[in-house]
Amino acid sequence: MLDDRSKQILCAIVQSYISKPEPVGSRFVTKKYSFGFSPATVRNIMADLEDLGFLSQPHTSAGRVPTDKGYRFYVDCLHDINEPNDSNVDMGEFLCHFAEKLEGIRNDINGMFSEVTNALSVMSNYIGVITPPKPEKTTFNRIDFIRYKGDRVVAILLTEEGVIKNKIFTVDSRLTQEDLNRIADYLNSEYSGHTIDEIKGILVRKAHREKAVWDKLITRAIKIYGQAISFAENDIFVSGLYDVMNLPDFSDISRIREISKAIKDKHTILKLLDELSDAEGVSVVIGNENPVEELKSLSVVASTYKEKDRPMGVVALIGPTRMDYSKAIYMVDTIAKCISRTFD
Amino acid sequence: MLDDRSKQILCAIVQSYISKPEPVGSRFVTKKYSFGFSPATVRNIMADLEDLGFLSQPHTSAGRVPTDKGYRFYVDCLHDINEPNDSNVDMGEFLCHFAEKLEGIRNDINGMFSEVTNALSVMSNYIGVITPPKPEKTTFNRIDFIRYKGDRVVAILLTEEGVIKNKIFTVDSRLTQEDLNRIADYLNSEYSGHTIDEIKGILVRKAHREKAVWDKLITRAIKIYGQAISFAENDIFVSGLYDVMNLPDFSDISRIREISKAIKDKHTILKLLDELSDAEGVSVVIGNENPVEELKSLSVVASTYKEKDRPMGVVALIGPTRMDYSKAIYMVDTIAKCISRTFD
DNA sequence: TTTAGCACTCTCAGCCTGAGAGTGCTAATA
DNA sequence: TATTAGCACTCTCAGGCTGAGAGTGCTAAA
Repeated sequence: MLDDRSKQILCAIVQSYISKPEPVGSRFVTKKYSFGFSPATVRNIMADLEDLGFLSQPHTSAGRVPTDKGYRFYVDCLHDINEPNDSNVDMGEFLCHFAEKLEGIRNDINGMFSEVTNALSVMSNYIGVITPPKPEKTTFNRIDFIRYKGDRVVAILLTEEGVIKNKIFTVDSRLTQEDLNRIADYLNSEYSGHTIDEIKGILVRKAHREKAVWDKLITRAIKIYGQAISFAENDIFVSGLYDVMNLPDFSDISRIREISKAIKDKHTILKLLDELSDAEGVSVVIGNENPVEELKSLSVVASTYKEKDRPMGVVALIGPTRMDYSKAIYMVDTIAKCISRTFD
Repeated sequence: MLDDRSKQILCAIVQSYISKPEPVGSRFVTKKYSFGFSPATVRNIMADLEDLGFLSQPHTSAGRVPTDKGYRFYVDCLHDINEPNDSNVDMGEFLCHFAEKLEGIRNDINGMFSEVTNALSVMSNYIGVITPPKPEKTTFNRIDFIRYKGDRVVAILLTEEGVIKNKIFTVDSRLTQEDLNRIADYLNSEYSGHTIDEIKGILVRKAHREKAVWDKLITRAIKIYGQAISFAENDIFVSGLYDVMNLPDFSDISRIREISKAIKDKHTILKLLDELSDAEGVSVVIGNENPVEELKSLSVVASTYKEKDRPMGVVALIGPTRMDYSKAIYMVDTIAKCISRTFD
């Protein structure tokens, strides 16, 4: 749809603007990237690109700035090339180190997640995000119940992936520790290998089917298991609000307010990342492509991490639309793979 | 040290500046608070107060602004009066509601803590902080060990206060679940009621004393208990960075950067709050009184919450030095008492 | 000791200006 | 026909100037 020359010039403009946030003019393009056209020619092409919606002008006599559509075009080109550029090579070494570090804290999954978001944000100066595995995707390993202070019970749920969840709730005080053990034994022997959510369904169906021999154990198990797995909404790990403030894109206080509002209720981000969690490879969402209102002025680069090819959660970078997409894509991709590897 | 008239005027200026961040002039003081002096008299007094270091002038022909010393004087006066003022009465009702809500989530201590910081920051527009009970202050209730995936063990530690901690670590693979149970039984029957830290000391001493009959159980218990309680630094709960951005005091981007840097590494705040944790009642630290460099432009109002008169942790508000101290003190005090009550 | 009066100082918003950068259009050129 | 040189035009931005407004310090009178 775009001839070769326009394509070159558009990409040059986007690249230039990404590396320095100043409107880029025709003369600058001819000087910096010696294509062999004169500024006047470039001007004509730029005018065309503006008509097509790839560029815009802050005011009549300023240079051009990419629109979201312009960034989109650029990112799609990147996809074609996909060669590790210079800065990515620099990062490679760091990421190797990082992978080793992750291995070291494999046992502490929450620690690992905050380490990951930290590394993401420090290296990129954007906001690093990671969503932990969701209950419907995590595999039951075992559950235990411990009586605690009168009629309370602590449930400890372990998943295959290494997530530990605990919850305190109140039960019928006639239920003894032995009863609890029996229930736990039953659940552990019958259901390991299923996902947390599946088990609930199976239990309910089972109780239904065998209602002739309506088993007290199963009834109790259903009730207690239900209480034990009703956790608060999965928290997501976010880091880098401070780093992002140093970007020129957010030198304006109202933009900072906007962005902190967006990441304050993590629910919004979770919703967006959920939608991306089934995509293959790295997804890039640019500015107003974003379905969520609060994030329409930001871009998101995301990739899923997996356990044995089953997608578990999402790693992402959130930054301004004027983002170094090449770098961000490389980072998110590499780190998602690192995490997947530690799960095996 | 200050005569009655100066005292009145100083407090009036501080109050006025707290309610509206504009330098206050002599004419304004005489109009707003009808003391019966003329502006000229007030001017003389203000000049004296400036010499004494309670006030300062942004520039020659502006009104006066309180210095940290001025705020300190004001807060000390407040202490004398300590009558609930109008806005505090308004809050009273909210806080009652809040106390009920806390009761409802008593079982989920972490949930309770984030609820508390949230309420603090939303109501005050300052930053709400709470430090959870520290290991050396929490009382051991019981510990359990569960084998998990090969040679790993999950330790679940319950405290009297309702804190649940878990940790995965690796052990000698010859240690069976029965061995682990024996160790847990031993610890649970012997040591409930002591603090987490005490127990470690007791175990070590005991092993030493009985080295003739060097008991395998105790040796193992020491080793495993040590691994189980070596948690990462206690996290503190912080909330309200977004709310604080809407204050006129932080309309400047560099101040926002400063403040987010300060609360980014929670360690800094933890250090400060630790120092305040033994104080009786509400402590107020104003601006450069602050021992920590990063917080010298902020004020902290803090109070400890207790379990049966033993101080457990600290609730605090962090805000600009131009803080509504009266309100902040009232809030922090009330909420600390609420929390203490839920522990009984 | 307090107050009225007055000259003085400082900030701030508004206005203007010239330099600089970049454009769009037109006419000439390869 | 596609490209380019030239030129007038537009817009921003920093800098300087100005008058209004607010508040002070000092002095002399009450």
